[in-house]
Parts: sequence; structure tokens; C-alpha cells
Amino acid sequence: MKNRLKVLRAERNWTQNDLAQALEVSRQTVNAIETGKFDPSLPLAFKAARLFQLPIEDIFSDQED
Amino acid sequence: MKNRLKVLRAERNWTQNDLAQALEVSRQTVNAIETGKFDPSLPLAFKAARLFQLPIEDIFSDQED
DNA sequence: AATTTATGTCAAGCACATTTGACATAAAGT
DNA sequence: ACTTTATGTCAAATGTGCTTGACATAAATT
Repeated sequence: MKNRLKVLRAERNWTQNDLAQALEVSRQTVNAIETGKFDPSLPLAFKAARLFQLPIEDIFSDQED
Repeated sequence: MKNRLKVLRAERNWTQNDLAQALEVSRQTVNAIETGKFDPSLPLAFKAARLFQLPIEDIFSDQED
């Protein structure tokens, strides 16, 4: 599962910690998702989609990286 | 998390078992998701989206039912 | 040069997604 | 009436999402 979180953060000049707080998860969770350690749950993906006002498919993509 | 799996199945006259095989998960998993026992993983949501050729948001919605 | 900030990573633990195998029930088919 | 099919549900096991706390390192700040 690839994702554009790092880019979306960079566009907003947000740290992993900023994003973690916005998503109400831990910094380690954001880091683990960004670095491909695991996939977010569907509810967390929805939360990110709402936050960035993008479809889930525009943030996450189903292919390996 | 609400979802339209039951309707999408019905439109195609598919059983839970049919859907489970198409998604490569167990029948119990499909049943549990349909009956709201738990949310699918993000990869499984992507698989359903691909199967039905719909955006994830058109199959699952982030509100409780 | 010393301190703070951002990122990456590890380990232990809890919660939840998914499995298999089983059983119950209602509806449909024979 | 009997059998099969579809659905719902349970229990135990396994894997993964997510937590906190901790430590390391590199970059930025002072």
C-alpha cells in the first residue's frame, strides 16, 4: 500500500506529529504508515480523507511500493 | 461504518459466499462486515472497490448505522 | 558547542481483523 | 417430508493496527 501522506504533509509544512494529532493517532502510527510498516485501518483512512478533503484513493493506492 | 455490500450483492444475485470468494476472504468475514461486527481492512476495502468498480466511499461510509 | 526538533525504530501489550470449524434456523428446491 | 442453500452466530487461534515508552541520529535553532 503506497500513500501520499508525506507529500500532503510537506505541502502544509506539517510534521508527523502535527498529522498524528490531526488524525488522533500516535506519531509512531503516522511514521509506520508513511514508511510502509503497515496499512491504516479503514476508519483511519476515512479520517485522513476527511482531513485532506480528498478521496481515499487519492491518498492511498492499493499497489505495493 | 455502514456499507452497501448487501445491496451490491443483491443487484448481482450473489450469496455471501460468492462475494467472499470474489474477495478471497471467508464467508464469515463477509457476514461480519455486512452485519456491522467489524470494519474491513483498507486492503479489503480496496478489493471490494475494484470488484464493484466503485470508489471506496460509494461502498463504505464513515458513519455508524 | 549545546539544545531542541523531526524522524526512524524497537519492544511489549491491548484491540481488532480474519481464519477454521461448528451449530442453528429459515427458506427454497426436490 | 427431506435435503440443500443462505444466513447468522460462536469459540479459539493467528496476524496486524495501534498504543506508550524509550532510545538513536540528523538537522535546525540558539
